[in-house]
Amino acid sequence: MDSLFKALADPNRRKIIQLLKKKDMSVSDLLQRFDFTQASLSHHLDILKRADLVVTERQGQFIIYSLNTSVFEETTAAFLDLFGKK
Amino acid sequence: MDSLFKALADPNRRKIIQLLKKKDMSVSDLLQRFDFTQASLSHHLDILKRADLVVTERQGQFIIYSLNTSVFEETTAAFLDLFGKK
DNA sequence: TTAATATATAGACAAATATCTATATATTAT
DNA sequence: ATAATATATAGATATTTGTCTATATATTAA
Repeated sequence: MDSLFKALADPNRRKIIQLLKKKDMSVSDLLQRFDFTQASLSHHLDILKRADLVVTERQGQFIIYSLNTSVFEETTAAFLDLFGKK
Repeated sequence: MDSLFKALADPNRRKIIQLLKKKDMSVSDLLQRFDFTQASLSHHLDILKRADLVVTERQGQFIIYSLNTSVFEETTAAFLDLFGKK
């Protein structure tokens, strides 16, 4: 749970989530939307992955990142636990 | 928006939110539930306040912290923007 | 097999963060 | 007015974090 909230704490990682919401993307696709280096992007993706927010699938030379939809309920639950009624 | 997610990134601050969900509490009330110093608690409360997650009201010598319910819709909106449909 | 491309990892470093002790300020009690 | 209590602020420090450069690994192309 801690890794989830920490993952969301960085604006660049939230932007990655927003982008992946629109469509699955490779690292190099994502990289074009950011100003930092490929190594930094890789680091952010690693944090999102450890938080179980994204999953990866290799397609040839590319690695495609997509949102882990199954964790969305969990995340929503964590959020509602914090902010929900009662 | 950034201050909101950063505020939620720390487990102690999330615990403060959980406690305030049950009832409004003074700083010294809250302090009993934590291991760190009063200065550290004050710092966490300041971050929650800057994120507009809590509000304060003086009652004599005490300062009572409570959740800023009006920001809950905003927070939920931010969250759904990140995780919601479409 | 060698070169090129895609991604990850290692190590360094500066900035941000969480914590502490000490002190200041505000309120209440004597 | 003085002492006691509640909370905030200042300054120091260690840890964490975001970024970088350089390099390693994996895949495809020639």
